Amino acid sequence: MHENLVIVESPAKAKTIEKFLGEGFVVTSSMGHIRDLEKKDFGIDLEKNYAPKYIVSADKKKIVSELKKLAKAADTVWLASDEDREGEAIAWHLKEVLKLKDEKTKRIVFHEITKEAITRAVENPRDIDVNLVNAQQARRVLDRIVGFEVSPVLWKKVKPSLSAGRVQSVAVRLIVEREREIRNFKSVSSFRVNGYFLVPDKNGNITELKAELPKRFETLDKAKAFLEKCKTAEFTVADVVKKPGKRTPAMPFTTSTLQQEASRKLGFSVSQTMAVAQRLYESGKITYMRTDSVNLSKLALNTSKQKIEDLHGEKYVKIRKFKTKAKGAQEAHEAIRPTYMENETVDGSAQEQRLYELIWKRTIASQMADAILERTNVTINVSNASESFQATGEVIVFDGFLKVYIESTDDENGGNSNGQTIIPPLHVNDKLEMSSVISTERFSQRPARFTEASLVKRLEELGIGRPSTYAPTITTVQNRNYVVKEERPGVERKYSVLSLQNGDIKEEVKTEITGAEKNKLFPTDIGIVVNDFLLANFDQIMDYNFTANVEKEFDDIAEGNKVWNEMIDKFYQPFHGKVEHALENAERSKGERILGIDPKTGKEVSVKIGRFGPLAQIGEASNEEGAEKPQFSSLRAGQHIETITLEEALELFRLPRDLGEYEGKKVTVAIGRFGPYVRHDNKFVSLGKEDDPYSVGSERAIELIEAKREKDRLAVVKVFEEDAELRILNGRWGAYIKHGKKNYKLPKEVKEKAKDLTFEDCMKIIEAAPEPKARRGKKK
DNA sequence: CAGTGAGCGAGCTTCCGCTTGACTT
Repeated sequence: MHENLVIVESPAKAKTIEKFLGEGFVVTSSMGHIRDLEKKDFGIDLEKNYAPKYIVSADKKKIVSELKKLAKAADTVWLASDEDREGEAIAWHLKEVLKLKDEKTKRIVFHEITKEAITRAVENPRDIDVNLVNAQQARRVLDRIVGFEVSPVLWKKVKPSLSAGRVQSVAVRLIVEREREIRNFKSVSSFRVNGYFLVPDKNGNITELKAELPKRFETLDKAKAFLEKCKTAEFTVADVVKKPGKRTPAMPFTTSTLQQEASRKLGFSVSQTMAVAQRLYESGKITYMRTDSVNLSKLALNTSKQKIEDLHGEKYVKIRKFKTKAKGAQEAHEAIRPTYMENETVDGSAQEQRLYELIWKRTIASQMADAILERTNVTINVSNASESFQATGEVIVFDGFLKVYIESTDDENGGNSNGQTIIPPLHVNDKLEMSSVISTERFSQRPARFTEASLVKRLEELGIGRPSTYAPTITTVQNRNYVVKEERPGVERKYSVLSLQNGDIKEEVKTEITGAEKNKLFPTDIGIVVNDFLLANFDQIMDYNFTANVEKEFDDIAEGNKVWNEMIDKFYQPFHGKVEHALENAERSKGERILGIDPKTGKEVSVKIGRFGPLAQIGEASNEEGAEKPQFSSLRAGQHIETITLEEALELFRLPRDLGEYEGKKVTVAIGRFGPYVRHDNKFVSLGKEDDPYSVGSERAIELIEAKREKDRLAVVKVFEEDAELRILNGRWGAYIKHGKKNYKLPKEVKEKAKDLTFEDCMKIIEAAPEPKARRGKKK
């Protein structure tokens, strides 16, 4: 018996709110949406003005029936889902599915979970905003139309099981285009010049002052000419300018900024960050982690102020209100912050502690004073040259928020140095003693590849995707194999260094590694082919502004200035025409590239996507009787359709190499998934590190075959007369059973005594073995 | 694990946004 039932979206929230509301209120959760468009069909009735066909999803049946029971027993049902488009729709679906009567239903909203905010919400109920619900329906229907009409085009024209969508396809486009920018980037080198001068500091000790020439020389000769001048030059301080500066703390965390900082500072993947944050949220340590709001509750501001005063004193406090810049932010929640600002640390796993600490510091810092700096610029003239050196120093006069938190950047040169550079006391007209002048060749930087987190950042800037979908989107494009997160080695690059010291100019050539990547996103061949196909046929949905444009229309619907199915119709008519057009006219897209002519056969060499991935091919398939079939070879790891050269492709066809016969059976060498191997009598032997598959001889091959045989012989622990397929072998982790092609683990107790196992024992173990794990993604 | 690349056809794949578990290793 309860008078009031409150339904929120998340169970953790329900628990907290129940405490605030007290007697007479039961608080429960819907676990997000309870209904969605029918999935096995299109789910939209095109004949009936795009009427959505909603069904309660299988995993929500139980929740819905429980909610029905609770709603029946209550006098008033309070629909307290989030205050945004999706939340409004959840409230509406609940009202429909639970068949709630108007007079017993109230809609309330709050964006902070504090007693005050909730009491105020209960005192100010309203009705469901039908316009906002319709805006959500338009969003939902549009996404279904795009996804379920374009994906099947890909199945027909590119490869089965592929997918396209308003969000994921644009995410892939960003990666593909960045990769092409990088590929087309021409690095230009120039010569940077640093001068080092000996100067007494304020205690009279000699220190080295580093200064840089703002101008860079285009060539080695020009740099050398400048150094020549420096040999005899006099160096004079021409100007000393001191300027005050300040730094301001970053805004509190949203989902996207949390993902970026956790990636840079803790090395977390985007989904890892969300999983850890979820645990902190569920245990009541932080506020909700899927948010685009930078707002902090009054309570949070007050407790932060108290904490800063306790730790660092009053002058470190500066209460600030932040405004969201992100496009299309819906601000249904607070920023991500600790629930209790007084807790600097929490219990939990190491990851939870580190993420919590990051959140705590960022939140506290956002309410702290600016850092006050003093920047010093010194200009040093060169008597016989028009160029002058600049030395810059930065001293922190008051640290302010820097005491607790420094935001990191994506800058690859690892900027973000907070080290102070102190300039010794200098005066205009001071003569400086030069200790050295060094000119280093530097190269212009290509654009940076995306990390998971920097891709999220870009998507957010474009207003594409929502806090709840950033991590799943990043996972989807990788699961579809459009994008891979990889490590790739860099290449060596030579650069020149000129140094003037003790009146001598030395010239050196040094090498550095450049372009090495770790945990960066690369497009795959299939990702590139799909992207180009979609751009050619569906430019509208691939437009970076498509989401922003439709969002404007959704806003119009939400304000009651547009009718949702009319908006959808305007989109659908031309869009569906493009789908039909593509189905009829677009050629099958295999990303084929012709590399040139094979000098041996005179036939064309090409690369394309085949049934099993990218391949190289010599000659063309022909329907003519008795025509020669083309030769095929899979591309190797690290080779790509867009970048492979004719020479590299031809190299692939040098394998498998025939090495003649051994014991009446053919010996061949090839490269497989696990590297180069020798094949003989259907057995495979890996080549050693020192062996080259292109030149290895038959003698060495036979040696390897024999060595493998010997090893296999030693590995056999026991064979059985009853079944030739059954053997006990010794593997990397000790004895195990091999039956046909399957392997079975031995229980620990018998591992040592595997020799004593009988045929019956083995069969028992095989029968008792658990079924191999089901493949992911298939349900029941 | 170590290949495959014909062609046909049945039956399947697919979106974005709200939410948590229920599963292994």
